[in-house]
Amino acid sequence: MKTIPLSEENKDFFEQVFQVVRLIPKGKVTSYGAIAEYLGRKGSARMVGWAMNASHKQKEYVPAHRVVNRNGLLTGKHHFPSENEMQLQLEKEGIQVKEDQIINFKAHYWDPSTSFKL
DNA sequence: TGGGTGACCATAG
DNA sequence: ACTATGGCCACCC
Repeated sequence: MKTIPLSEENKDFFEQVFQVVRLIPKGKVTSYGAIAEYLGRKGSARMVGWAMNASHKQKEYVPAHRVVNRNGLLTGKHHFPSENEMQLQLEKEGIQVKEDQIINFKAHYWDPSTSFKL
């Protein structure tokens, strides 16, 4: 059980979101809601989505493709540079996607709160 | 200052 | 099974 230090670096919500997203293991995915809840902002899943909107211009790489909605649907695909970028990235990591839906979502789901704690 | 808008989610009927 | 609704709150007019 690792810990994320609450330092100057991740004092704002956005930074915290990016931190968590970077912790998602390769080949795993999580949901907006799970991240929100993990950061103590249950119900603010939309903010996580908003944060992801800004993720591409972060200095450090943010694997935004590993964040999907609670049904395993690739709702954020339209915000990627190209249409199937998200799906491509996921498939590269061994996750199969069909019609914007992750196959066997449950098996690939990773909940931050089961592995990390603030 | 205030209202509209989300890469969302849980609940109710 | 499906739609409607309310909560959430940073951001941008």
